Amino acid sequence: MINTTAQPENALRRDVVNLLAERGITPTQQRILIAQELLSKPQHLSADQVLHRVNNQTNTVSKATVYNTLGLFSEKGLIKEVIVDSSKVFYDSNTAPHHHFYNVDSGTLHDIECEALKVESFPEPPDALKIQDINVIIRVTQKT
Amino acid sequence: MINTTAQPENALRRDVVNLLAERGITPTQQRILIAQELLSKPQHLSADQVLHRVNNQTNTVSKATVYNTLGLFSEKGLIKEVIVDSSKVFYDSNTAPHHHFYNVDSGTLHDIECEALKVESFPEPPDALKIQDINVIIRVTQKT
DNA sequence: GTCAGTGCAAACCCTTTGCAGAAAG
DNA sequence: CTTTCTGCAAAGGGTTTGCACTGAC
Repeated sequence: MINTTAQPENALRRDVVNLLAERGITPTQQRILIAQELLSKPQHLSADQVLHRVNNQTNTVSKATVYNTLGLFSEKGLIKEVIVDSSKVFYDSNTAPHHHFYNVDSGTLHDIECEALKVESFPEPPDALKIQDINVIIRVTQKT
Repeated sequence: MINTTAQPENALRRDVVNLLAERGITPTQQRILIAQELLSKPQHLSADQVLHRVNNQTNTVSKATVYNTLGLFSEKGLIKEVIVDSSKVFYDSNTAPHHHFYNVDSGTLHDIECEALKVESFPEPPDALKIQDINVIIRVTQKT
């Protein structure tokens, strides 16, 4: 994620370009637009939301490019896929280990900081497998 | 889930019919077949797997009916949806609270008993929402 | 006989892919 | 200039839907 505190637009763009370069990602116009939109603050967006936000500005980015770019960013560790809903993937600009509240009514995610929730102990993975990721999702609803 | 320990085929069927009736589900032939397949032991099956297993026997159940039935069972609390993969839903015959190892290479799930893993503490849900479910998924891969 | 459940095929939605044209270095 | 990226439109895979037929009670 990028520090955007009181930074002018062009500084943000420069930061994004550097960030992409650091990860070996060619900073094309479309990728820069998507990165600016998604990485400017902690948030959880679906591919479709990214598509619409990016295309609200003048420039236009195709659906395929949004999907390709999100896949690339996530592969390069710039963002994280969050799987909580069977019908779509969310992309999280916060790549630090943390967990989520998922509001099943509104379809929105809220971070739970890593320190706020501790997974106390867990068994060894079967068959000598390696742990890739530990993920806690607390599904919440409107109180009835 | 059903206790199937050394029970003859027809006893299993009777149990399934009772189980469905208890939850107010009309025990049709297709639903009984699906319930027998899925509830006979702790397991995690996708809709497609259920479809194929059920249709390996003589009787035939359509894809739509499998989806409708799994949705109904899950709504009635007979099974639980497990969302770990963005491309399909798994249905779990174990409805007791528990967690999962998800092998991302093979696409298979393994239960983690509730007592084996403790979520120590967590913050209050935002906006006075009610907790529906706490879900821990540990993604594992082949050791490189 | 009535109402709920089923089968089929088509629709749907999100995501991926193939390929020709455009942009990056 | 060469290679990589983009856009478009079409394909893909899982899931849902509409509607006539069948089965449950």
